[in-house]
Amino acid sequence: MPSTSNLIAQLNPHVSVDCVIFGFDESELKVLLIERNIENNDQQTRKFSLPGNLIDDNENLDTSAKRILKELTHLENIYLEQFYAFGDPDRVKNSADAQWLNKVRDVPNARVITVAYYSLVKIGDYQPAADSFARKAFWCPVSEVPQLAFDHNMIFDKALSSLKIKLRLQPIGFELLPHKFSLGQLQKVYETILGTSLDKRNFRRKILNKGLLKALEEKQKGVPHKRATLFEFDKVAYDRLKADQYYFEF
Amino acid sequence: MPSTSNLIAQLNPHVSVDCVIFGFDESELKVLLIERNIENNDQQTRKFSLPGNLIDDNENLDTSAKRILKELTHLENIYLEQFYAFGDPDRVKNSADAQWLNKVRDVPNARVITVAYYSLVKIGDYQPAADSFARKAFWCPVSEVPQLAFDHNMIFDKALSSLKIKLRLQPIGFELLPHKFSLGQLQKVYETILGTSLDKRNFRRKILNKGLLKALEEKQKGVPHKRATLFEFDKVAYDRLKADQYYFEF
DNA sequence: CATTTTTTGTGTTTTTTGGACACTAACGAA
DNA sequence: TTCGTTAGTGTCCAAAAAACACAAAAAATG
Repeated sequence: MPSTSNLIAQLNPHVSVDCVIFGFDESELKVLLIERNIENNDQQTRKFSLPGNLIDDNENLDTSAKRILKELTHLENIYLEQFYAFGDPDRVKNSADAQWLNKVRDVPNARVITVAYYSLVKIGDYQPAADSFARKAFWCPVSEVPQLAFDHNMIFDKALSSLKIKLRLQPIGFELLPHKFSLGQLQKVYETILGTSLDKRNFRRKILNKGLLKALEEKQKGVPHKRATLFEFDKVAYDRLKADQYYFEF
Repeated sequence: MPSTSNLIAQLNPHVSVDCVIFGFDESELKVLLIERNIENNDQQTRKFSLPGNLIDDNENLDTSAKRILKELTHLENIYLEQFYAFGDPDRVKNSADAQWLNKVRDVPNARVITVAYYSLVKIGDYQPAADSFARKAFWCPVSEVPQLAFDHNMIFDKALSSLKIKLRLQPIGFELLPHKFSLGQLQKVYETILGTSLDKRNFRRKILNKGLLKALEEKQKGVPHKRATLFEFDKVAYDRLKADQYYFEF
C-alpha cells in the first residue's frame, strides 16, 4: 500500500563493499590497510581504514568486490568470500569520520550498509608501492591493527574469525602462499591463523593424506638448510572430490 | 571527490531483510512461507515468498530481522542468524513479480539488496492460523518448497546449506525442539537436517559426552511405548565451555 | 674446510574417537 | 494378553589423532 512520498527514496541507504585482504609473509598474517589523506590532523581523525567503496548501479555484490580488489591491488582470480553485512544506522556517524566523508561523498551523512568480503592473496604477487594508488596502501600485521575508521575494527575481527572457521573446513591455506610452496610454509599458515602450534609429522601426514597436494620435482633454492620439496595445490583432485560431496575438515 | 548530482541518491538501492524460518514437526523440517494476495492469477505470478520486508530507518539489521520475525510469528528470543546478502541488480526485476511490487512499493522498480537471516523456532510454540496475519503464512516441508518470488529459492537453498554446516559446528539442534525434549527427538533433528541416518547408541553417547544436556526427572507422557527421559539444553555449561574457546563439532 | 645454524624429512606407539552391532523394558492400543 | 513401537544399554573393532627423536642437507662463518 504505497502511501509515503517518493522523496523517501532519497533517504535510502547507500550500499558499499569493504574488503579484508589477507596476506601472509615471513610467518606473519597481514591485512591490507588504506591510509587516507587527511588535511588537518589536529583532531582525532582516524587515518586508516579497510579498502572499500560504494557499489555501482547494475553491479552485483561479488562483481563489486572483485572490482574494488582489482582497483586496489591489480590482482584478479583471487579467493574472495562474502562473510557478513554490517548495517548499524550509526556505523558511519562517528564525528571522527565526518571530515573524510564530507570530502568523498555526495551525501556524507547518508546511512551506509556494507557487505564485507575477505580475500586471500599471495603476498609476493603484490607489494603495495607508495605511489601506486591514489590512496596509500600497506600491509599491517594482524596483531598490530590500529584503530580504524567507522566500524572497520569490528569488520576486521569478524573477518578473522570467519577465516579461522573456514580454514578448518576448506582447503584455502595455500591461497596465501606462492603457487609452489613447501609444507613448512603451509604449516606456518595453519599455525598462524589457528593460533596453535602443530606437530610437524602429524601435520604432514594429515595434509598429505587429503590427496590435494601434488609434489613437484623442484626443490627450494638458496636456503641455508636442507631444501624442501615444493608442492602445488591439486585443483583437479579437489574438484573431483567436491563433486562427490566431500568435506575437507582439517 | 563529489561530482555527481544529488539526484543520484534517488537511485540508491532499497535494503530489505528476508527470513528463512525453520521449524521441525513430526520428523520433518519445515519452512515458513507467505502466500501473497494476487488478484488476477491468470498470468504466472508466483504466489509464495519468504517473509521479509524493507528495513526501517534507524533500525539495524538484526533488529529488523527480529521485528519482522515477531510481526510474522509473535515469537521472541528466537535463534536468529544472518547468513548472506543477496544483491544482484536484477533480483527483483522478473516480470512475474511486477504486479505485486507495484502494489506494495513506492518505487516498485528500485533495486533491492536483501540481507538474509535464518531462524529456528520451536514449531509447537507457533501454529500459523489462517487469519492471524494480513498475509497468510504456513509451514511447508523443505522437500516441497514451490517456486518462490524473486530469488527466494536461491536464498532458501543457501539457508539450508548454511544450517547444515552450522548444525555440525554449534549446538543449535535443540532450538527446533520444545524446551524439554527426548534424545529420540533430537536425533531426528540431526538426521533430518544432515540427511543421514544415525546409529542410536552412538548418537546418544556422542551427544551426552558433550556435557551440554541436562537430564530431567520428568518423563514423556501419553506415548504408546516406553516413556523417554526428557532433557534440556544446559546453557550454563555451554557458556562455561565457550569462554574457554570450545568448539562444539558434532 | 670444519663448524654452526637451521630446517627438512621420516615411523612407531599410545590414546581417543567413531562405527557396527542386538536385545530387553515399558507403555498404549487393540 | 498380545501387538506395535520406541527407549535404553555395552562391547568390539577400526580409524584417526597425539606424543615423541634423530639424521640429512644446505648456507654462512671463521
